[in-house]
Amino acid sequence: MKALIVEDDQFHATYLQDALAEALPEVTEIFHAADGVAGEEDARQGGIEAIVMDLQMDRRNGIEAARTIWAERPQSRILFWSNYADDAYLRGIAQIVPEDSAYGYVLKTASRDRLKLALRAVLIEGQIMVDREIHRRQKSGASLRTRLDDSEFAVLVDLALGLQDKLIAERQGMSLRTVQNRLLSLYEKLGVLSEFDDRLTLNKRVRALNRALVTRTINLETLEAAQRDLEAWLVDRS
Amino acid sequence: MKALIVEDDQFHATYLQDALAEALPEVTEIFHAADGVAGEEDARQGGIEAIVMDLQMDRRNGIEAARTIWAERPQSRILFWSNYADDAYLRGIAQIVPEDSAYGYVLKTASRDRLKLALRAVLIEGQIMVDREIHRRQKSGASLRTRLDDSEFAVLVDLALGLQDKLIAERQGMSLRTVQNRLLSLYEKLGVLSEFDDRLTLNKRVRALNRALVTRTINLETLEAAQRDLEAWLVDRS
DNA sequence: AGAGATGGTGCGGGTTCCCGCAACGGCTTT
DNA sequence: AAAGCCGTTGCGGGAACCCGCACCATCTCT
Repeated sequence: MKALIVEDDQFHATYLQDALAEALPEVTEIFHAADGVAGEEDARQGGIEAIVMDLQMDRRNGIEAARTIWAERPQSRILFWSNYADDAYLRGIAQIVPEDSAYGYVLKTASRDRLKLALRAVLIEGQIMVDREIHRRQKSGASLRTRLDDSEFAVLVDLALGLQDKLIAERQGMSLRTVQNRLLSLYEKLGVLSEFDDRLTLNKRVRALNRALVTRTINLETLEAAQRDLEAWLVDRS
Repeated sequence: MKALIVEDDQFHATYLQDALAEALPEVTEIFHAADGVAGEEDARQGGIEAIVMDLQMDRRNGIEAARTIWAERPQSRILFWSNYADDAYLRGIAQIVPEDSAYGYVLKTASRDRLKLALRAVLIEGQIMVDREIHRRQKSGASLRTRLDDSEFAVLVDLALGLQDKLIAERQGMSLRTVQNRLLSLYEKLGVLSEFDDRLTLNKRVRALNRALVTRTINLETLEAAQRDLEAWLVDRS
């Protein structure tokens, strides 16, 4: 069995390689790619089904690399391994994971044992495994009421790109007023007003983006990916 | 001589510790703190003047920790060691470094030799040393025309917080119209229009924040720090 | 079947934003 | 000293935004 590690930090890569060798004796060969592009290449060439993928990388981030890999071979098993428990990553992954594919999400701060467990569960057993730390953040009490649903999130992303209401309406297939209703609830859920409110009024759009970033609802990768989406959409529309 | 390492990633910390021991035989004792708060504490207690500081940390980031450390003992020598060459970090550091203090900025991707060189130059010789990679980004041709000056940057940060023109004017001691002029040049320099322009019009404020993030002119730490500044300012104003 | 809840839509108006135009002071250049 | 350049400021108006109010369709509960 062949495994692939996609990780741009040398220290983390060697640590991971060790853990992988320990946990999975059935692995005969370990490849290593230092960025997303190289990772896609290796996965394509090597006929690899077991992958451990870092999320933050320079040339192409883990989510995008995973998307193309899964597009080519949906049966690939991918364990994501990241420093952050950003909600943005969870959403990104949820959007691209194919039906019935095995994947997992482990934090780099997890213990070696937990990492090894996840490696076995996902890469060998084909299970789905998400670090409890992350799952907790996603569903926990307070955020249940304030968690964005999918259409709100889509509007948020468009807002973050700087699109105006009319454009968002067109992209999302909503009326102008509906977009504005979504924005209303976004402002509500992101806490755009609650902090200051009485003391000062602010620009809600910018504040919404600010809050979404600070609360890790979206991140830089989200923005960059959305930008590319937008450009493709613009070409289509013409 | 005592040295302090402030770094939350265990692998990087041990690597750094080794390099430090090799490069600086005059160091008799190496302390290690895993976040900014602990780092401040250690620096205060230990009477330490030589510090290597990571920038991205959970509890308190490197720039804020450095600010309080320098506030207490301006003669401290601090080498910043970071994954990123964000302009935002450079600005943050430039704002807090005391007159005549020694500091340096090295990327984690730098070779071990370059790291050791920087350790000696900054911590022992008291020089100022900035990784060429970073310096290049800061001054290089294209960005020279588009680099923000200090007042533009200040307005950008206020914009990013979601403040309205009037508030920014008050905070910056400008007239409303002047703030708007700054915004004009911000839009220009950040390339708010240049990309699409003809094809679609966008919300310039949000787009400005988006561009500033994508170009690494500001980052999450900037936003969080600015938020605290704003809160303090609001209390003062009353 | 009727009542209520939920979510989408149109209308209208108050506010903020964006920015062209013009005037004014301080600076350098000749 | 005159001319010219640059940053700051006020004015005004068109566009976008925010959002209360009202209406309608669908869905659910009794």
